[in-house]
Amino acid sequence: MLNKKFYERDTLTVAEELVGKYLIRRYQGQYIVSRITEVEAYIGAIDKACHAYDGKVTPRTKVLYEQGSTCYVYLIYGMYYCANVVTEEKGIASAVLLRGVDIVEGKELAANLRYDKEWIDLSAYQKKNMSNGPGKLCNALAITKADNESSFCSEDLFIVDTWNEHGEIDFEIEKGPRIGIEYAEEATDFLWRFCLVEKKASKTKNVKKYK
DNA sequence: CCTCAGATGGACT
DNA sequence: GTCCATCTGAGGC
Repeated sequence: MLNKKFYERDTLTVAEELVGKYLIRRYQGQYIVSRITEVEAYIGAIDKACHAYDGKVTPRTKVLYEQGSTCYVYLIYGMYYCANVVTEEKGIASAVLLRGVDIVEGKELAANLRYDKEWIDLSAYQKKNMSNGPGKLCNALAITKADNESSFCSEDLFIVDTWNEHGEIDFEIEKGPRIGIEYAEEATDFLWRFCLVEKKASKTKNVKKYK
């Protein structure tokens, strides 16, 4: 699993490198394996969108100052949780928000957690929208406030480089502005959102044009 | 495909 | 009292 050293680095580097890695959750003895597809970086020192901007310390934000690999979970809009991996060394407020994953293994359990239904019964729409959002992935992986201040280097929640069942996957990383932070003035335009984009197989292969 | 209203509660001023 | 690092279902096209 990725260790503390991985997370105790520059936040933008950690954010970008997390894309394509595998987030693993153990829940009641079963595993849910997911591939990270979308993240955003938040850096307190220079980022008005960060909950701990400019050294702000409150009961909620104090976890952002913890050592890299610490888990920061908060409630948003009164209904959903958002999960972050704290980065940099203790004392520096910064984190990476997990915005999207693809469930690779443990789909039955994830479907139950998210929809209270069997995977087999889900519509295509529900399968597609299983965990492609920060609130959605927390539901699908059973991440709650109880995980706040825990660690991403634990047996119940951790991230690995590769997953055996998956071969090498060709992808690119797309950078863009972060979502839902219109209030953050100049930070609104920072390109701190990183998305996994599958590389398309060569299109020309089977496409022939006849005159 | 799209847009939009409404749900809902904790953190902070 | 105000503001959210969101999601869903309904209705339009």
